[in-house]
Amino acid sequence: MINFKIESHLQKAVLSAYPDADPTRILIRPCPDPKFGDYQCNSLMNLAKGMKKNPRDVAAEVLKHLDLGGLGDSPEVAGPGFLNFRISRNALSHVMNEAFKGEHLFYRKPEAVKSFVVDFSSPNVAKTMHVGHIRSTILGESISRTLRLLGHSVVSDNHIGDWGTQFGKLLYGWKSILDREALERKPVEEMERVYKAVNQQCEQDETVLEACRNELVRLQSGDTENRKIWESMIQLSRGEFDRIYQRMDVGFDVTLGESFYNDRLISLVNELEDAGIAEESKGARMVFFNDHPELKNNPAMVRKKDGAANYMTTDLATLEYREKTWQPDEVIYVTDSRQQLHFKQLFAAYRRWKPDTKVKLTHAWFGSILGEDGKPFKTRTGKTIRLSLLLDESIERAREIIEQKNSELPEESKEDISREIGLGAVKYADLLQNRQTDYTFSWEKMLALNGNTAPYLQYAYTRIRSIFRRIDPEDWKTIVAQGKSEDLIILEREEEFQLAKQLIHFGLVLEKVIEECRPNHLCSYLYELAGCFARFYEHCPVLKAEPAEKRSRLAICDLTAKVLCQGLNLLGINTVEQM
RNA sequence: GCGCCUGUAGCUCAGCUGGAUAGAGCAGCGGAUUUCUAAUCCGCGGGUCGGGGGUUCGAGUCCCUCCAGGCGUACCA
Repeated sequence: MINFKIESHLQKAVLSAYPDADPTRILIRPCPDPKFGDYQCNSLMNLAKGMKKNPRDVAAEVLKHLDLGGLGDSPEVAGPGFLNFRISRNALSHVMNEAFKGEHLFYRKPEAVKSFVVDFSSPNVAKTMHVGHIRSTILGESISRTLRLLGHSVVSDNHIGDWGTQFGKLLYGWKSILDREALERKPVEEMERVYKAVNQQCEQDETVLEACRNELVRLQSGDTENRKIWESMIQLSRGEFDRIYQRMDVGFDVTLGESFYNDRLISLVNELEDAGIAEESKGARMVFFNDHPELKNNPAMVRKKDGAANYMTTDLATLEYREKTWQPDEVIYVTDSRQQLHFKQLFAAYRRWKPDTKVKLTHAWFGSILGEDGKPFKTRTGKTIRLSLLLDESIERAREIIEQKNSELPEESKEDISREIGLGAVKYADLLQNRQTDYTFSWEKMLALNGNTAPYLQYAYTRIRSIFRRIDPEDWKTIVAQGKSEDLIILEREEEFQLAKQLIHFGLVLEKVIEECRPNHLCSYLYELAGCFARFYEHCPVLKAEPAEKRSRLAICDLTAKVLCQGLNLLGINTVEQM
């Protein structure tokens, strides 16, 4: 909060000193070492370089025009031209008091509210969800939640794989080797078994492959029986997806699968051809990007030589539909890194097709999931870890620790707590990593319950709640009411000061998360916040403090709990009262 | 062949427009509990940021080159 204000004062000062300067390039950031101050500005050195002036002179000139309005003393010029700001404790406690009055929770609403479509998770019908779906699902959910909190509007869309050549094999298997009882019990597992079995048959027997193709053609041409089977495959799969989403607390505004766009595909290809965007090549219809250095050798196919459309066509139709229906400012796709080329092609083709579009297209890609041997998971033949079993295992491990640490809790609480701890651990382990690095899957890491993990953050929260259980709720009500009109928070100890400084950075971090679609920044922030709180907790007794100090510390605890809870919520992680 | 990505402590990873002495967790070792939950806190050791060159006040970060690995590269999605 204070940083935003300082930044804006500084930008004003730069503009009055140098009217031609670009103020958006004048930024401040927290100092890496507190001995320099609280915030630093490095931008004046770049500004000076552009003007071929001495950076320290430029800094001095800017300082002449700078008015911080009581946020801190005039900054020092250090080294080659850093500006070091030291904020006043008054300014800091003022922001804390504002927050305690309920005016904000250390973040600001954006100047312009935008609308987004976020495309994530996208599992395939007739396949179980496995660890490979974690990243897209959790990242997408977290990005959506963060956008919404900042006031943007979001349509989350689960673009499920409910159409394609795999249905030929599935239909063939459904009719020949389906085990009805197994289907009843575990529908998706049974469909997956059927698919694998048919796949094997196809490898050995050409006639089976041919029969599968026939089933596919019949489905595509609207055959009633195949259509009905296909529909039940979707229904059964979606039932199972929904159970997992419910468990993981993930939700979608719409679930429009690939098949939803079938009716648009043929006309779309014709349109592209008429516009001279797509052309015939080797029997297929292609979009060439001759003036595009990177895509020059990578044309996009919008129609196969057999006349069928493919996923490029569907994605174009999908994007068109999204723009027409929701008029988003930005569409964010959360998929794995291997689809980078596909999305570059898609975006380039779409822009050629719709030259007037203003929509921003973002591919928020993430690294592959690797096995413990460092090799990627194989979707067809290799073993995968089912998502539902991973969640079970994590909850089970959390349960064991609860039995060990806090066995006197009532049974029902134990169940709730182990669920939230277990799920939180899995989610956090994933979100903590920069999405762009490959993911080395390990049980140990995924399910770790100490160190930089969700349980650590949840634990910090329960310590705060434990303090509040020990005070009279009526007293607390009085303090809250008093806090509306009076400034109750006084920052005296170094630990209080550090904790407050961390709290006010919440908004800075949320904006960074949005800008880069990277919730790992939020994870790091919350871990540091919990660390600051732990130090505060060790050194600043709350309940035994003098009345004024006690009120202040209770208020600090309350704000910390709120930020922890809100931050964890953005990661899709719930807090618990005890653990 | 071309393109994209990765290479940072024993292991797993952070490192924000290029910024000040490269940071966490785990593992190891040593401390702290008559105290609001020790699922905690404090301390110690541990690095040629893959190699080399360049740009500049300043490079883990940008450019070039080499090495190693991964992924993609027209009829799977």
